Amino acid sequence: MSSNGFELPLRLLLAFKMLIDELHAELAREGHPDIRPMYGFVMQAIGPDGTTAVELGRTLGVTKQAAGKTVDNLERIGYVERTTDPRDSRRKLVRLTPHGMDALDRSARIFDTLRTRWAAELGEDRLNALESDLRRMTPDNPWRLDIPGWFGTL
Amino acid sequence: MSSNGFELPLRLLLAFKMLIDELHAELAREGHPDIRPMYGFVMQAIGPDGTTAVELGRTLGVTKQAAGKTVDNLERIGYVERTTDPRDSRRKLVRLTPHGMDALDRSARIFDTLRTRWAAELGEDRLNALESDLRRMTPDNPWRLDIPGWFGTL
DNA sequence: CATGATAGACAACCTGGTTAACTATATGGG
DNA sequence: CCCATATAGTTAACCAGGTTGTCTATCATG
Repeated sequence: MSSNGFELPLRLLLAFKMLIDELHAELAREGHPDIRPMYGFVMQAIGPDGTTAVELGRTLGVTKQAAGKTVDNLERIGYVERTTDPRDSRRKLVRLTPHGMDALDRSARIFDTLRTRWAAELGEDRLNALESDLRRMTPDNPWRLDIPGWFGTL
Repeated sequence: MSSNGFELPLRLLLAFKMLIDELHAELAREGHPDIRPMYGFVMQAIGPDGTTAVELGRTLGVTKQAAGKTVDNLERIGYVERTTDPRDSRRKLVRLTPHGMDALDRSARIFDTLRTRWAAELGEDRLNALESDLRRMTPDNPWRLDIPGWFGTL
């Protein structure tokens, strides 16, 4: 039956893509039509306290230049702002704007809703098992393992 | 516990990334160091009978230009070759070279091995359940639903 | 046979990544 | 105190893969 090893990665990717697509469709409906898939990850990585381009690059596993460019784009569309650090004038703090905060909050809520939909379809037990299995097969700290770096170079 | 909806997409992506990374590490070891993640999908989509750039684009859900560029790259590193169709001199048949065939064969074998490793870790039953659940949540024909198109624009 | 559809190529641009080189600011040791 | 080194950020040039738009060549058909 499902002994074809090619199916597993494909289904994992498809499932991810579906969730992301649904997220963005809903975000667009809720007033965030310009959000791109990367941005959610980046804003999550910036966090409520802000960060700097270099630090952000380290967190995401990309170069500071790449992080800087992404911050440029986020700044251009009003999701983050840069302020100079008074205690170290080399640094520039990158922080989410209220608009960015709003997008992040909505993303979290939408993801919860999507998970609920999956639970309704598969049953809470099966979904818990699925998450548990994936957790077992993937690294512990999902965050800082160059996800976006990998996105791009795909 | 895991009621955080953000974890599901992240784990799906991480799991996919891990499989792909392991695939490429092994492919590199077996004489295919230049393969990029996209190429596997593209070669799979080309198939043993070959195709054309336009058709490939349709299959993958990207423009014919994008498909053409990717074929250029695959041609440059010797995985595919272009021959003109004698029956329609507008068309150029894209076919896998023996080198490309070899890469595709090895990919299939490696994916099977990786799946076996997952089965050893999770148990065959749990893995079957996982695949079944993913199958249930994703489109039927996984193939022609703009996977790569989505890759790039991420 | 002229017209419209199709295959492919080319150019310009976008995003997200890379290296490399540069400036400006901190910081710590002689 | 000052100089050397490390760090933050910017800019530039490039790559891969995607997009639109335009153009040519060929096919197929009324």
